[in-house]
Amino acid sequence: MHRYRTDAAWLGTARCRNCAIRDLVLFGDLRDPDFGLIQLPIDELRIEPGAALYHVGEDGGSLYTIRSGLVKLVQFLPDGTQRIVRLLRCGAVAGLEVLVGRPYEHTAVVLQEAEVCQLPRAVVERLSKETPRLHARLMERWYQSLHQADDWLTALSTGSARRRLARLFLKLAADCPGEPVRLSGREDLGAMLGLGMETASRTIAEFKRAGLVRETMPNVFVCDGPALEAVDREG
Amino acid sequence: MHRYRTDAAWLGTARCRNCAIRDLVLFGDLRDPDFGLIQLPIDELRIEPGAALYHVGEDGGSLYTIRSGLVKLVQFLPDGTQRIVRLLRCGAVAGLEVLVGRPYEHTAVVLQEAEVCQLPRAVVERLSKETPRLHARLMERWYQSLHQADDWLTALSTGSARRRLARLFLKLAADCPGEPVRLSGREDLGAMLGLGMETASRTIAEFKRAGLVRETMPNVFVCDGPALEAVDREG
DNA sequence: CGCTCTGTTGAGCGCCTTCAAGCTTAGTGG
DNA sequence: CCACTAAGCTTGAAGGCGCTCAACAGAGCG
Repeated sequence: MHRYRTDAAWLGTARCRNCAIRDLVLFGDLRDPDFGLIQLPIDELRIEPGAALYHVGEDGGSLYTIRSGLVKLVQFLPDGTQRIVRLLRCGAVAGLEVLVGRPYEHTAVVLQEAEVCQLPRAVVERLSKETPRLHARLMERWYQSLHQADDWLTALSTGSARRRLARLFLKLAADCPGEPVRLSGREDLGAMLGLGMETASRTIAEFKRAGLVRETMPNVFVCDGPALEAVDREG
Repeated sequence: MHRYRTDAAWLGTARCRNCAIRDLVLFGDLRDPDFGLIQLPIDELRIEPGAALYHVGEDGGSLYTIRSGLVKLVQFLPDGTQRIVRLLRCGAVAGLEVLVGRPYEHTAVVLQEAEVCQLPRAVVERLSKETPRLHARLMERWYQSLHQADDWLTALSTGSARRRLARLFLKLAADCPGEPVRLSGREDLGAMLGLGMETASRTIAEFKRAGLVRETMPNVFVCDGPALEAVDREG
């Protein structure tokens, strides 16, 4: 059973009123009086790749807003293998399940250095009771998670290795238009696509030979979008 | 592209105050004054197997509470093949996405004769604004959907055909303890497990030969729970 | 230099897919 | 009542794809 480190650097107490990405985050619709209801400090943390926000099964004290970086949500199978069920980027929320009194459903592991806001459960619950403005945002977050989960199943767990990989590249490229796609190792790649890591490696090698992607640095890829879409459509 | 019928029999206007499964449904926590806020009729429908509650991409006017029966949520791949992403039973809600202004994400098809309450979007939104009691229930429903989606991925889309099928039987058996498990054809079975229908058929045949399940009637199975759990654990 | 960790590549095998034929059952019309 | 049909299920055979085991290369680090 994997065990991830859980260290984090404290960046300060978040000042939500002046949040730089306020239109993206959970508290984006709050008005001035609402902020008075926040009576616990909201910590802002910087977390290194490899560290975990939380572990599956722990009793959830907080949810987390991802301000930057990349986080994977992992589930473990009885035999110890792991499956990545979702990726979280800027604006996403991890640990929504604590709002319905459940322990964490996944282990949340940082893949690319991340800044997160740690929102104590009590704060969100209090706000949720007092101001309806938060509800719409919360539902939006539930929806996004659910949508991504369904999408993950049909797009990344269906069809041949070639197609799954092509679809993954297209998805990641769409998330950060104009930027190269950054992955985090062949092992994780396999865990996302439901493939062995050797198969993931081989398929990437094949894509590189075919010119569908170029690995400019280790785990950094420039993609040929149209060509990848063709792979998704091929016989 | 599959096309499902969408006929339904009108059973009457739901009387939520006296709902027989009130502790299960979305409106379970409402108090007497809340019901005054429901100003549109809530239809109660009976729907035959094969008919659809709604189709993917349609603009959602309503969500649906399943009162009885079984409903599958289906997504279609570009090549026309379909993937079942979730099953809904008594107490579950279909079409939550309309609450965040999205068109339906799936096609919802009845597998076993179902009774459903059709909740106009406006009703739920109105109630959601006025009474916080609905919020907890709504979040609970979002959570259940998300939990099932994640579970579906790790349990039913990972590992060999034998293990997937064993896990499916265990899941369905857990949903209706004491009752035999009812499936709805080998084609759907494949679509749930991410397998071809021939493989689904073969694997079921193998299970029957091994005594893991007994098909007492077409598509009705009595399961040997412990033996199926052993399959899930085997090398 | 040796160690570890990650990624690559090879070889063999087993499972699943695909194509195809035959079977059962139910429905239809003679 | 029985042919005929159609749909769903089963089963066979062949082939390919991905898994597994394994060896090896390169990078980073002590």
